[in-house]
Amino acid sequence: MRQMKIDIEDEVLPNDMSGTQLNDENYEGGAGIVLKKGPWTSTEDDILVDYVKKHGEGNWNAVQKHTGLLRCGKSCRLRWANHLRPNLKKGAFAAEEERLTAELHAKMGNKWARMAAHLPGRTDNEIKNYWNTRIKRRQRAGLPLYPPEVSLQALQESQHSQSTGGLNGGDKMHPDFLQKNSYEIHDAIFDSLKDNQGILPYVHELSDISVYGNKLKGLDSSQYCSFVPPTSPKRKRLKESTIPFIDSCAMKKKDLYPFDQIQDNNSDKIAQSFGMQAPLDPGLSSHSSMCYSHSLSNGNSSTSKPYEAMKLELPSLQYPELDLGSWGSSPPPSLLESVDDFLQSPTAISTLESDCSSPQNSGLLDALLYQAKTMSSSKNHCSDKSSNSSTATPGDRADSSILNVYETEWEDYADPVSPFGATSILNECPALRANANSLNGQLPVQTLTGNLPKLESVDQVWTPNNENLTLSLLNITRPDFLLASDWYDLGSGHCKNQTITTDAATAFLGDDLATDLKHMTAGISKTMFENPFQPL
DNA sequence: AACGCACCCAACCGCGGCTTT
DNA sequence: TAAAGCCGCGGTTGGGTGCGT
Repeated sequence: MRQMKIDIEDEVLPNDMSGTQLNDENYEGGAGIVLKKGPWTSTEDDILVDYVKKHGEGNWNAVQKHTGLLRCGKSCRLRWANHLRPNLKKGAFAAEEERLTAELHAKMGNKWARMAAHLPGRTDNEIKNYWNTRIKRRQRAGLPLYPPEVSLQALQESQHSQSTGGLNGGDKMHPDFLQKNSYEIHDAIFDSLKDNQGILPYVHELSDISVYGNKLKGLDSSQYCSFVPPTSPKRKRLKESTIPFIDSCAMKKKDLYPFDQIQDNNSDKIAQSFGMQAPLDPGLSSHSSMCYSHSLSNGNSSTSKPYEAMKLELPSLQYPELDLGSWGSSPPPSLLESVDDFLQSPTAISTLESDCSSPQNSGLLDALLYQAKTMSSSKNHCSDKSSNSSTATPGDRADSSILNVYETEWEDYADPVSPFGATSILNECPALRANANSLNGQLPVQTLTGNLPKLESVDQVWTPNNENLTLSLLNITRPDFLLASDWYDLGSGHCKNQTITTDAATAFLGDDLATDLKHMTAGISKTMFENPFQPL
């Protein structure tokens, strides 16, 4: 009540009034002054500006002491930085600022302060607010999070990093290169993944696997740097990477349904992370998150109902700006749904459940370990899901979902306006176009109607003679890309980073489990990449 | 006009890192 | 070396506003 009274009175003390001179009503207990919260008044602003003019920025806690301003130092700093600081831009973001923001976010992730350094006159808070609203807006509109040019740039840089990564073996890279080179897209991806740990527990701390692997093996820095966060050389905010959603044992109240909070922003980002730049269906990523919410919160497999519910929540009038991502009339299933299906498999469920009670909730490696352990004890699941999709029955959920992925992706490629549509990419990137000649004229545009592409075309595409670039073009747009592509050499058919995973895993898990892990990841990769259009 | 809803954004909160004592 | 204080960052919240019904 006293706080409210202060707010209402909106009294600001004279500049020279020290805290000890305040009326007793402004004290809380013996020593603590009741500091004001809420909106700043112009008088308070004047006092703060005056103080900063005299004393400069910093030492914010002294503001209250010197001016009697009933604001904590934090609040003063925030007010100054976000509103009172000179040369601040106000108003809507210009087109160039929007573009730059998207580009920076693609590179940095949610590093608002760093982004603000590249946007003169804009504050981190402003950028953050802008981005969050932008995410929601674009998600509602069914637009990709990043503009096509940013997506393309990310793709090209990723391609470049993949193609050159192996050539830098052992070379020490300049820190600037670690910060600014093309590998940053990986960081963005992994930032997003970390952001989405609640959605995909299995990708949790993916970067750490690489880091561990490199530390253990002394691998070349190119591999290492591809996963090094560009912002902080050391681990920051451990909680972000050590509290996956599944850690329900340590759940806070609001974590009971973590996806409710993150579905808007992060599900789209996870799709972005997987290369799904263009949306499949407005709100579909949210649907995916909802699926996770259902499947992971109660352990039941229920994908259809949330999907329907979400569709109902998003009437067609919410698709106003389909200038970039016009999609087929029948929305294909989400990639995440496929993953969801996989996670909802008995194996995955048991994994999740066991993970919940496990003291090891440290990330993908653990998840894979549990997965491997479970799979090793139930080979049927393993073979069904990872290496034997050709024998799957139509009723097999996992395989049908994988098939859905293929359909989805071909629609993606066939979509002339999709940022990752084959046409747009090939038109904009001559190198890719040259490598994708075998694709020309064979794009299964038929899939826009929801049908499968012709298998003979697919066979041609996926012959062993195809270049990695073409395959990479495809695999980067795959949901499993992050889970598998970096471990699987598409040209040779081997796990190119097998030594990383195997050795790192061996070091951590022991030979048996590491072998299971290797087989599992290889199996998934092999199936995905060698039989991408395997008929059911 | 009233109501509900969604959006926007300023401000707060909690945490971790750095510096000082 | 440890503790305390300060600062900055990122996530979240809540109030104001506009729009549609």
